[in-house]
Amino acid sequence: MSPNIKLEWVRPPLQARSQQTLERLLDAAESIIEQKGLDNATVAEVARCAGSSVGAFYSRFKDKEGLLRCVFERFNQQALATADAALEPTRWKGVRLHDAVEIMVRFLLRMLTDRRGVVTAMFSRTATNPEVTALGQLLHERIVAAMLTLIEHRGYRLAHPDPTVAVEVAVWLVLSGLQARVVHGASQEHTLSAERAAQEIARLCSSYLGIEETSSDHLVAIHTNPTQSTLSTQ
Amino acid sequence: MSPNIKLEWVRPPLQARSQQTLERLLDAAESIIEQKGLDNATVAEVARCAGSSVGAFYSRFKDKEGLLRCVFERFNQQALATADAALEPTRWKGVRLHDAVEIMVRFLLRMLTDRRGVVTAMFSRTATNPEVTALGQLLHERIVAAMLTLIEHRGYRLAHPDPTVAVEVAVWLVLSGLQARVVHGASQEHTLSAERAAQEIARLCSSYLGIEETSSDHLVAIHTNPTQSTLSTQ
DNA sequence: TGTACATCAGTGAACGCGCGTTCACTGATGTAC
DNA sequence: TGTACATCAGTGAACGCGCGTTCACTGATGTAC
Repeated sequence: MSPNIKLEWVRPPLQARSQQTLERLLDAAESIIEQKGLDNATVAEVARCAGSSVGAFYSRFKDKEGLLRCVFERFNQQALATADAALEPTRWKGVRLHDAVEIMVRFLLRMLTDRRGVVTAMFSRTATNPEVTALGQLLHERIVAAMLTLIEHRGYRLAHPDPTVAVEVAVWLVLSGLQARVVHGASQEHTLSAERAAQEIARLCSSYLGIEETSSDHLVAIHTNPTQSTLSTQ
Repeated sequence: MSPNIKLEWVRPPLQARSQQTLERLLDAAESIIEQKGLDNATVAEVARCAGSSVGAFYSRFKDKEGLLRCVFERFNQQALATADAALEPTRWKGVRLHDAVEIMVRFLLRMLTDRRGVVTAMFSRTATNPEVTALGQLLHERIVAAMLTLIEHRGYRLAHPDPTVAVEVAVWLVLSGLQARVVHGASQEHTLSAERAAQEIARLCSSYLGIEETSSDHLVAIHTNPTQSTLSTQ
C-alpha cells in the first residue's frame, strides 16, 4: 500500500502458490541429492520430483547454480542454528569439558551421516565454488566463537598459551576429519567405530587444549552419564 | 620369441613411440588439471596439449575415466614413495619426535600446495569415485605404519594406552585437515600461517600421543635446527 | 454479480552447446622371402 | 637390396547423448468499474 515499502527477498511473492513451489523445489533437490547424489539432480528431475515443471523452475531460480546455492545456504542456516543451540553454556552445566566434546563429536557425526548426501555435495563443490567454502568458513568461525564462550563461561583454564588459536586448530582438524570420514564412506573396514572415534577426539582435544577441570565440575560430572545428554537422541 | 611369454601391462608396447605418447598424455592431463582445473581437462584439450590427437588418446586409454585413474595412481605412487623416504628412521637420528612432526607437516603442506590442482581434483572425485578413496586409504595406512615403525625404532614411549589407534587418529585428522586447508584456498584471511599451523599440529600430536622423549634424544636435539633438516628445501 | 483486462504462475516441447566417443582413413614400422 | 604385406600408431571430422536453458502458449488469480 504505502509507496515506500522496502521490497526484500520476495518472501511470499504475491501468491502463496509460487512460494510453495519454490520450497517444494528446494526440498526435491535436497531429497534427490541425498538419495541419488548431486550428479542425478538435473533440473528436469528436480522439477518432476517437486510435481512442478522446468519452466516453473526457471521463473524461481536464475539458473541451476542458484538452486544449489539456496539448498546449501539453507543447510548451513540449520547447521548454524544447531551449533548455537548445542553450544549454549547452560546446556552443559555440570558436564566436564572432555565429556562435552565427546558428546558433541558423536552428535556431529550422526548429523553429518544423516545428511551425507548434502555434505558430500558441498564437499565436492567446495573445490570449485568459493561460496561454498565461505559457508563452511562461517560455520567454523561460529563454532570456534561459541566454544570459546563456553569455555570462558564455565571458567575452565586451558594450559595452551593461546586458547583462541588452540580452539581454532582443534575445530579445524575435527571438522575436516569428521567430514572426510563421512564423505569417504562411513563404514569402511579399517576405520574406527564412531564411538571410539568420538572418544579419541575428546582425548585429543583435552590433551591439546590442556583442560584443567575445576573440582566442582569434576564432582558433578561423576553423576552425569554423557550418553544421556539432551543432545543424544538415540 | 618364445610362445609362453606372459604379456603384462604393455610396458613399452612394441614401438617406443606409443609409450612416449602415453606419457605425454599423462603429463598433459596433469598439467592442465594443475593450471586450469579438472573441468577444463577435456579429452580434446589433453590430446592437443600433448601434441597428439583424440584418436591416439583412445588407442591408449579405454576412456576418459581411465586417464584420470592413471594420473591419480601415478600421483599416489609418488606420494607413497615420498612418504617411505621421508619417514625412514635413520633420517631422523637425533631429532625429537615433536620437531620431526613439525618438519614433516611443513613439508607435507608445501607438497600439497605445490600440486594443489591434482590434490583438489582427487578431493572432489573422492566423493563419487571409491577408487580414489582407496588410494587415499592406502597412503594413510602406509604413513601410519611407517610412523609406528619410526616411533618403535627410535625407542619412544607413548603415554597413550593404544599407540596404534593414537597414531591412526592423529594421521587421519592431520591429513584431512591439511588437505582441506589446501583445497579451500591456501591463503585465506583468518587462516593461520603454514608455519604456525605446523607448530600447532606438532604440539597437538605431542600432547595427544603423549611423547616421552628420552634424555639422549633431548640432548642431541638442542643442537639440531629443525628448519635445516634435509626434508626442508627452502 | 458480472465482464474485461492485467499480471502471476505454470507447462513441456524444442533448442543448442559441450564434450566424450567412434570410425574411416593415412602414415610409420617391422617382417618375410 | 628390394618388394609385398601385416601390424602398429596416429588423425580429425562427424556423431550422438545429456542436460541446461528458452519460449510460445495455457491456465489461475486478482482488480477495475
